Amino acid sequence: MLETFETVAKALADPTRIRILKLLERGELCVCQITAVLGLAPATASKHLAALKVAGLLQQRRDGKWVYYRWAERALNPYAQAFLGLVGESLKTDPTVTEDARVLAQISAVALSSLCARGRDAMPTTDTETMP
Amino acid sequence: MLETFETVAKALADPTRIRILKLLERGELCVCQITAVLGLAPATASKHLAALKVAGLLQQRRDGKWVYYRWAERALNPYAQAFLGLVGESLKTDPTVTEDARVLAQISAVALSSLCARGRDAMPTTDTETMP
DNA sequence: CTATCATTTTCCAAAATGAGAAAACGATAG
DNA sequence: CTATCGTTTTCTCATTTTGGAAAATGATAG
Repeated sequence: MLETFETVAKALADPTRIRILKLLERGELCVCQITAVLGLAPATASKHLAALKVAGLLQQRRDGKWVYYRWAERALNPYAQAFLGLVGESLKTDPTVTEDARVLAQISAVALSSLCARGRDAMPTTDTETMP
Repeated sequence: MLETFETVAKALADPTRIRILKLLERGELCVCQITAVLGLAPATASKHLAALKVAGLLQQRRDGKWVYYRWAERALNPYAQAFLGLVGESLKTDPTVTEDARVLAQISAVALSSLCARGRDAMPTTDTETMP
């Protein structure tokens, strides 16, 4: 129990992981989006996500080549939900967090097909594939 | 803000500090009592207590030679109260935490005058000073 | 099956953290 | 003032954590 509690607290004890949690507050994102927003090496992002998952704060979903992470719904870890609630209520006006949200909005809108390809629902636009 | 949040999370991200918080749940204790219950070197306990204080989770009170710590009442850190609430609701049946409470009860009752001398109200017993 | 792409794992160096001995500090008692 | 006692600060060492390059893995496209 103590160890379980400690694992969640440790998962929160890092600015990058806190930013990831806030980034995922509104819904799931794929790893490459998170990597792009935070400006991290893929390996780094992946490890932070793994830590959050092990702590029971996030869950994973695979869709083809892409892996999506989102807040854990039913916690394997009994403390995770409480901590997530706390994260949700905190840092609403934090400069870094709001800036991350802004960058995410840009990335989600503009670079959908060039970043991770296929955006959330592969909007069937006229240009199917741009290839010079 | 992010940094402030991180400081509190980091303070919780250590089993010894979690045990200290649970130990102080029912009221203040002096450093030597905490040291005795946890079996730590004084320097180690002192540093953990300092970390919890800096994070806004604990406050300090000096009484003569002794220093007492207790849960922070009005938080300098806006996140501290929420985290303390979470700690209060957690680990109620954790083996380590309950064992710590048991040891504390023993120490508080038996070794009052030999541990930190003068227990909570210096019960005016007949033996004022034992000196061979 | 092979090539390719997103993600994860492995490996390594740099930085942060935790523990205790010894010295420094603060306060009381004589 | 001096001695003593509880606590805090150095200082040092071992361990853990973090971040990224490179290699390994998983999955799709051809």
